[in-house]
Amino acid sequence: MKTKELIIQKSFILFLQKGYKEVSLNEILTNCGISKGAFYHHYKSKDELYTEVLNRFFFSYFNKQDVDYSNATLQFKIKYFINTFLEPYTEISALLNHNHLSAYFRFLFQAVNTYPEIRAKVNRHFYTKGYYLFQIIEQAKQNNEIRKDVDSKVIARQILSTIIGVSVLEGIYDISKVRIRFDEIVKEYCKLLKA
Amino acid sequence: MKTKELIIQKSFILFLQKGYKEVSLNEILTNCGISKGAFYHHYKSKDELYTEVLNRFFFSYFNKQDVDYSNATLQFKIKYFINTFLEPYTEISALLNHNHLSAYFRFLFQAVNTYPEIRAKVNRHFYTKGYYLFQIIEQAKQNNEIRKDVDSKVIARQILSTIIGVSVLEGIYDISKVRIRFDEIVKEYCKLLKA
DNA sequence: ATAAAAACATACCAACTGGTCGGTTTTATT
DNA sequence: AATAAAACCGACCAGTTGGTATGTTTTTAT
Repeated sequence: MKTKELIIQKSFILFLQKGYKEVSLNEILTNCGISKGAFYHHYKSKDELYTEVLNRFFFSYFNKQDVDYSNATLQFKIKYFINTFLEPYTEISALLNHNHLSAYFRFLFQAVNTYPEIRAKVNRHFYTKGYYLFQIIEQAKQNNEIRKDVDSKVIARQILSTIIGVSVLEGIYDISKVRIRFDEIVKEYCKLLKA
Repeated sequence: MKTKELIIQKSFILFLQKGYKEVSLNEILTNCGISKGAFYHHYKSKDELYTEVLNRFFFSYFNKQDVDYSNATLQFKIKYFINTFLEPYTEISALLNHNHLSAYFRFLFQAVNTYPEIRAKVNRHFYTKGYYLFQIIEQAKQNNEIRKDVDSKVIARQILSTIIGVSVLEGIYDISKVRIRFDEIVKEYCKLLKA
């Protein structure tokens, strides 16, 4: 692997494990088996590396497009939606060899807190996700799949909140529970929504 | 204010704003207007201070007992439950002069990530909260307030997840939206649950 | 083969880190 | 007033921090 790529990969793991300030340059160097000269040949500063790591990994998970499953059931669509949410979780827990997600959340909130643009991006991302959910609920209404006396916007927002909530609530301790909880809740929630 | 109390108060704000490692001892000292000698007279180390801060503030929000409102409606009980959740949010956003909660979440996940006991405590806390919700849902079932063909455990878990999810989803950007979203969702959700 | 550039190594730097220590001032007790 | 203890000060410490400067090796292009 090219040195620059090696640095960004290894440092991503370190930043995930310990947070930006807690990871020293020397730690990155020994982890990559390179010298300071090599590092500063590729990156201007530790800070530049950090922003590159964020741009590369942080948003890679955010760019996955939602697929159009117009003729599937609502339950199926929601489950598929959740799957795109779960992907990064499994990737990251494999990377860290953890069975929880709290390191990932720390990383995420550290980034959000450090750069206002990232906070804005995260916000926009969730807004888009919410809008997608709104659409599939409106569709389900039109198909007489679910009752019509509910506010699609609010329902969409609750589903999104639930997904994030479960991720935090269960993910903080045991990632294997996340999917189980999702399945239970989606099943029960669709029962409530049924026409 | 006594010096020891001053230190813990000021450093709490600093840790919230920037995270443990990002706050230097000198920063704490100048913020308190004291000398190094004074600091080390009261605390053995920066680390000891940090754990004291966590014990004092982090869990103060977690110790609020849920009240027994046996003869109130489910919607009222949930709203009251949410209120106890919101209290720390308003306190902290006032303390930081922020209209968002991402600093608080960073602080929380940093703590969870640093000390395994804290992760366990947080987990236990949420479990207790979930059990309380389970109970009020069972009550509502017995009062014929809500339909009986739903799994109380799952519903309880969804409500808790939703609350956490909304806190993250809206709180990350605009804390004033949190309460509004809660009200919308609770109203709609209770409609779905109605017998 | 040669020149140019990219990649890398290492000694070094000032600034800062958390922490120590001997001494001084303030407070409380008798 | 005398004494002891608590509170506080600030110079100092060794180690670490991110970053630089200079030189060497390797790769690439001609």
